Amino acid sequence: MEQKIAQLVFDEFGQQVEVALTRPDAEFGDYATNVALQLAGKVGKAPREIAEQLASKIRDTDGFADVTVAGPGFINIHLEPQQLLELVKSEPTPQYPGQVIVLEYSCPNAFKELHTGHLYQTVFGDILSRLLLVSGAKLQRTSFGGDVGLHVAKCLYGMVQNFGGEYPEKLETIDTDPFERARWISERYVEGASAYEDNPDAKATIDELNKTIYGFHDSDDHESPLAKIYWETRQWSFDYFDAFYKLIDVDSMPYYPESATAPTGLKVVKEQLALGKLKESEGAIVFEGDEDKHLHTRVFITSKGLPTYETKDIGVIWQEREDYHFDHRYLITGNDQREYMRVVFAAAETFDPSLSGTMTHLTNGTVRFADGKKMSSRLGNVARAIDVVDIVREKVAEIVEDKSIIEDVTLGAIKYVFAKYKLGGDIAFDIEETVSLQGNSGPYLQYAHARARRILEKAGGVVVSLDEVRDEDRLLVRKLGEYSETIELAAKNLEPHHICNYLFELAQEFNRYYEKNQVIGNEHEQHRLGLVATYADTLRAGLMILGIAAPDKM
RNA sequence: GCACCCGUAGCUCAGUGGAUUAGAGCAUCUGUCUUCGGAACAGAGGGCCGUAGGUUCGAAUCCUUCCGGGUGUACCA
Repeated sequence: MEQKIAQLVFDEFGQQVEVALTRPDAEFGDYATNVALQLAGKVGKAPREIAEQLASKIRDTDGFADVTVAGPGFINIHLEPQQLLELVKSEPTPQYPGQVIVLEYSCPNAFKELHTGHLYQTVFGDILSRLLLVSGAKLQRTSFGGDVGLHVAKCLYGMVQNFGGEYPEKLETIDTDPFERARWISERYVEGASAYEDNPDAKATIDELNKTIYGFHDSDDHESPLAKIYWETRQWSFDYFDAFYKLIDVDSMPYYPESATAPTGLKVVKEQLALGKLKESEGAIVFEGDEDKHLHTRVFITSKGLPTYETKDIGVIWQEREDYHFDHRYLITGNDQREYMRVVFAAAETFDPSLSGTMTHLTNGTVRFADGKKMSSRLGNVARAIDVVDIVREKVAEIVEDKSIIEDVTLGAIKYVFAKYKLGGDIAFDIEETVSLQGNSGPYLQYAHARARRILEKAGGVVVSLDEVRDEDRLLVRKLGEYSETIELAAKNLEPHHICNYLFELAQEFNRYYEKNQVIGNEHEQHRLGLVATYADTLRAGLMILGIAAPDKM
C-alpha cells in the first residue's frame, strides 16, 4: 500500500517520497499517512490542499471504505471489511528469509551456577530465536563459556580439599541430581575462592593448578586423578546446563568452551601479529585502539603468553563461521561489555574485512529486585536462577488450583516479564507483579486464552472460519489484523516486547467485545465463534513465539 | 579526564523513519455486576517527557549546553 501511495505522489507531484503508514486511533481510521505534510515544503502548496488532492486519488484507485483529510493534513484511510479480513488472514512477511543466523546467548561458565542474569538472557535469547525462526531464518543457537581459567582452578582446589586429596572415586558419593551437583561444585568454588584470598600457599597452589588445567587439554590427559576429577565435574556442569534449559523449557544449544576456542583464537592472533595487525607492547600482544573511533587498546595475549578473553572471543567467531558459514551473527551479553565488544569486533573486522557488518552485539541490563528485602534472605547477594524459578512457582501454586498447569503458569509469568521490556535497560523484577494475574502479565494472557478456548469448547467445537465483519466486531477485527505487522516489526528490530504489548492490547480488546456481546445463544453464534477462534489462535501463536504455553484450561 | 548508555504519571515501563489530544500496567478513588470463566469492563485524578537553547509549519523523538544516575577505560571474564 505504501508503494501505491508513493506512486500516486510521484504521478501527482513528481516527488519521490518514502511513505510511512501509521496506525492512528480507531476514530481516525485504520491507516494514516503524513506524506502531504512532507510534501508541503517541496511542492510549495498548503499541506491540506495537497492532502485533499491526494486523498481523492487514493479514494479513486483503491476502493477503500473512506479516505479523509484531518488536522493539518493527515490522510486517514478507512478499510473495507473485506480488506480488514485479508489483514487478519495474512501471514507475517519473513524478515530473514533463508538467512543463516547465529545467535549466541546464555553463555554460562562451567563450574558455576546460573544466576538471574543468565535466566534473563537465556529466556530472552530463546524468544529471539523463536522470532527469528518464524521470520524465515536458518537459525543456529550457540553458547560460549569458560571451562578453563582461574575460577576453575579455585573450584578444583576446593574439591581436592574437600576430598582430602586427589580421589576421583569420591565423586561417586555426590548426589546424582544435576542441580545438586551444580550446587556442590559452586560450594567448592566458594571454598577455593576464599582460600585464594586468605592463604598465600593456597594461592600459589591454585595459580599452578590453573596452568595444570590448561595442560589437561593440551596433552589430552584424561587419566591422572586430578584430570579425572576435572573432566567428570566439567561434564556435570554441562549436564546441569541442559537440565536447567529443560526446566525452563527452552532449547539447549552447542556450547563453545574456552578450552576449544582459545587455541583457535591463538592461531588467528599469531597470524595477524605476523601480518602486523596486532602489535607487541610491554611484553603483551595488543590490538591498538583508535582515538578517533574511541576504541580502547586491548590485550589479546598477556605478557605471560596466555590468551585473554579477547583471543577466545576471536576463536568463537572463527569457529562459528567455520561451523555454520553464517550470514549474520548476533550475540547477547551484559551491557558492561559494550565497549569491550566494540574492540573485539573491530579487531575481527581488521583481521578479516569480509566479516564487516555481519556481527551485531546486543546487550542486556541487570536484573534488580523490586522487593529486595523479601528476596534477599532466600537469594543472597548473587541470586541463583533456580531460586527465582522456585519462588515464582511457590507463589503460583498459592493461586492456581489445577496442579497440572503450575509449571506452565510459572514459566509464562517469568518469560513474559523478561520479554516485555525492551532490551538494554535494567529490569525491575517484582515477584508479586510477575505472578500477578491481572494487568500486563503472562498469566493474564494465558487466562485470556483459556477463557476463549472454554467458550469454543462449550459451543461444541463446530467453528466456521471468519468471513464477515459486523459493526460490533470492527475494533477487534482490526486489532487481529495488526498481528502480522507486529511480528514483522518485532522481528525486524529484534524487539519482542512489541509482541507483548500487542497481545495485551488484543486481549483487552477482546474482553471489551466479550463484555458487550453474547456469543453462545446469540443469533450470530456461528459467526461470533469464528471470531473467538481466530482470537484464540492469534493469542496462542503470539504466546508461542514468546515460548509461553497456552493451556486450554486454567 | 575521555567514551558509551540512560533520565516520560507516585512506582514499573511503552511511545516505529518527526505529527492529530503523550499512552499502558500497578497503586489511589468511583461506577458496572444474581458473570457464555469478574483473573473482567467503564470512568476519574495524576505529566512544562531532567534543564536551557537551536533546527522546523510541527520535537518526548533530531542537534548543542548543563544537571543527575549507570557502565567502560591494556595484561579479569
